[in-house]
Amino acid sequence: MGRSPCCAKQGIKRGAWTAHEDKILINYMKLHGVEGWRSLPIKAGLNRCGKSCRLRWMNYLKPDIKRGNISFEEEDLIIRLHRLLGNRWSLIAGRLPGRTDNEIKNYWNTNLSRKVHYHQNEHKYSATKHNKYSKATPLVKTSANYNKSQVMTKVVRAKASRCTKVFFGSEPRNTVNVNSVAQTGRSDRTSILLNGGSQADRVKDNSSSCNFMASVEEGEFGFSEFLNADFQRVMCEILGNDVNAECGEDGDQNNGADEQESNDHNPLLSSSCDHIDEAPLMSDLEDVLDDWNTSTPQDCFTQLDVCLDLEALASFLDS
DNA sequence: AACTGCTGCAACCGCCGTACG
DNA sequence: GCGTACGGCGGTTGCAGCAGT
Repeated sequence: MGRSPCCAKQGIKRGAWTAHEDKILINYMKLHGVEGWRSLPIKAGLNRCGKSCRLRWMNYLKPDIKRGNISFEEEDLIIRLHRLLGNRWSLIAGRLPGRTDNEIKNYWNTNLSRKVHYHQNEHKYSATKHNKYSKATPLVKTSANYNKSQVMTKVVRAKASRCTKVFFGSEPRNTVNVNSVAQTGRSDRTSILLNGGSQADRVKDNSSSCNFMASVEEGEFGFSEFLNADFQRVMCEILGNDVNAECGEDGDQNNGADEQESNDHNPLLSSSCDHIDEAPLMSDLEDVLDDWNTSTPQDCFTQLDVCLDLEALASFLDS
C-alpha cells in the first residue's frame, strides 16, 4: 500500500498565488504559526495543497525574506559555497541570511552556472550576439580570495554530508564498514572517522555509517597541526579565505585575550573575517583537539553538529 | 503590429529522512 | 521492526514577460 498523497488532488487550486490567498495565509500564520502544513489549508480556508502553502510561506511570505538584488558579496559567496557544497541549496541558503534555497537555486541556474560554465569553457565559445553564453559577465573577482578558491577545482563535485560525530581513537578500527573516499586501510594508523548516514544508523552503530575515514601515523602530526597548518590552508582555499588575513573584529566565540590573539591569525576560527561562518565548526574541532590531547581514546568521543565537505577533506588528506 | 524564441522564476513533483504509533 | 504521515529538499516544468526580427 503506497503512501497517500499529501492532499486530495481533485479540486485543489494550483498555479500562481493571488494576493488574496497570500493575505489569508499570512493572517493565519500570524495567528497560529506552523502547526502542520497538511491541515493548514482546511483550517485557513485555502483551496491549496499543504505543500503549496508551505512553499509559498517559506519562499515568499515569511518575514525577513530578502528578494532580488543579490549583491556582489552574496554572489561571490554563492559561488564559493557551491564549489564547496555542490547543489546543497538549503545549506547554501543557510549561509545567506534572508535568502531562500529556491531563490539561490534559481539564481544559480539562470546566472551563475552559465557564468561558471562559460569561464570554464571560455575557449569553446565565441561571444557572438546570439551566443547563449554571451550574456555571462566576466567572472572577475577582485579579491585575491576568489582566485585562491579557483585553485581547488577538484572539490567542486563534493557531496556534502552532515556529520554528527567525529571519532578519535588510537586503536585501529578495522571492523568499521567504511564507505570511504580516502581510506588508507593501514592498521598501524590512527583513524579519524567522520560519520554521516542516517540518525538511526548513528544511534544504532557509531561506526557503521561512517562515510569518511582518514588515517594518520601516530605522532605523524597532531590535531593541532591538522587544524593549524595545511588543513587550514586548504580549507582557506576552499572557502576562499586568505590565510594571512588580519581579522580586526572580535568574534562572539572569543572568550579571552589568548584565544583572540590566536583567532586573529586563524581565519577559520574568526567568523568576522568571512561571511562563511565556519567558526562553530572549527571551534568544535578545537574542543575535540583538547579531548584528544587530554583524554584516553575511549573518552575521545565528541559529538558535533557540523557540515563538512568530506570529499574536499578526503582529497587533501589523500594527496 | 505580429510573430518567434529566449529568459527568469514561481510553483510543482517526486524522493528521502525522520517521527511516531 | 514496520508502515504511515509529514516536512524538507533538489530537480524540473510551465508560463509571463521581454527582446529580436
